[in-house]
Amino acid sequence: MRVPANRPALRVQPSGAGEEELELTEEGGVTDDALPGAEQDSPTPASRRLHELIIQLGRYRSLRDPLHGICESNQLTPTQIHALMWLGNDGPTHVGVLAQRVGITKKTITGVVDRLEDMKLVERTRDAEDRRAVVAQLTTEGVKLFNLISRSVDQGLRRMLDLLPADDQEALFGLLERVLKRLGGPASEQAL
Amino acid sequence: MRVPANRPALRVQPSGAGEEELELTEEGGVTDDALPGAEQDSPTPASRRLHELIIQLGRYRSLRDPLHGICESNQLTPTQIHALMWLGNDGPTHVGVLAQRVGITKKTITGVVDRLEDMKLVERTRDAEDRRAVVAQLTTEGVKLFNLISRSVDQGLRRMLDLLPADDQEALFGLLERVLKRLGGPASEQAL
DNA sequence: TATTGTTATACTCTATAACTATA
DNA sequence: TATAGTTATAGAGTATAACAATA
Repeated sequence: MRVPANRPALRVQPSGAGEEELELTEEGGVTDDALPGAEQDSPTPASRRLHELIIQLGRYRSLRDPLHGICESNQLTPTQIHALMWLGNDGPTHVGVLAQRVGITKKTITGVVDRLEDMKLVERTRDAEDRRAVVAQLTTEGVKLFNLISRSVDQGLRRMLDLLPADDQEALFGLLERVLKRLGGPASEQAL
Repeated sequence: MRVPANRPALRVQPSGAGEEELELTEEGGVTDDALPGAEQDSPTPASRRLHELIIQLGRYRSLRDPLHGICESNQLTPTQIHALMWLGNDGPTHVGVLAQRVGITKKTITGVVDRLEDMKLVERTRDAEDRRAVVAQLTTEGVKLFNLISRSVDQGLRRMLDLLPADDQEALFGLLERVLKRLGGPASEQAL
């Protein structure tokens, strides 16, 4: 599937205004042999449609690059930016919690915070209440950088929003707010 | 800003049903000293609103973890999954193009493809028309794995869609389609 | 000369396992 | 004993710079 064998994808341009099909996983009966348990349910029309849209959007680097540019222009890795963002948004945070926010293990966060500390962007202190725990927080310089990054992110979002008419923007906000409400609601036992 | 100094963020639970403010970058006049050029424009109400919503959503790992789980259950790194997805969707691809899709440099893609080739998931061949170029494509085993991953992604999307009523789903699709149309349209010179 | 990939080097990210300190 | 972080180790990702082959 999707391996025409004689038509290598050579251009980087989103395949937009040219050929328009995009089969994705259909006719994908190939691996329908006894899967190991948990994934025998197949895609719904809606999930497949969203999947296709996301792939299409992924072809436009202009939608993903902003973050990349922020990393480069500040000489920081994505993980470091990620950690700084959470520290800026949440204030002083246990490093273990920070690890979960960033999506890495406790062992890994140690090295990340080490390097941010070397750069004088973050400070470590002991939590007085639980002396096992270490609290990380932004330094003054770290806060400055956080504000700079925040503004860059905001500009990237602005460029995206500019692609939508005002009523679509409102629709998007309402939609995201309803998702948030659902997540915070009854089903929140499964969330983290 | 956002560094209360006496209220470390200790819990990982989304701050949802508790305190609800979330100032973000406001009062952030701190770094308003002569920025180096390109970023003196400040956030619009809409971009700030989207920014806040995204941060809120980011607190729910249940929305981000699916990918993580896919990586672990297949013993692959995020970059490797990413490369496999594009190869599955686009078919045989110049490794340079693949690098751009994944968002890494040509030097880096070499190592990534090396490891995928070691795992027998990808094959390299020379492009007959341009003998400088190397074409990467999935092996039979690679295609199988691609289908498996695709299905996992689909399930993650399905769980997200389940948080939205049907009319919101339709609204989302329409909205994304309009973004795509805009990107493919007149403004596409800036896109990639 | 310009372009496509690769090689070599160095640093960061990441997970696993073993360890220390505190609860 | 259980929990919060760190240390040590090893493999993968990443960029930079130098290089090879082709156009």
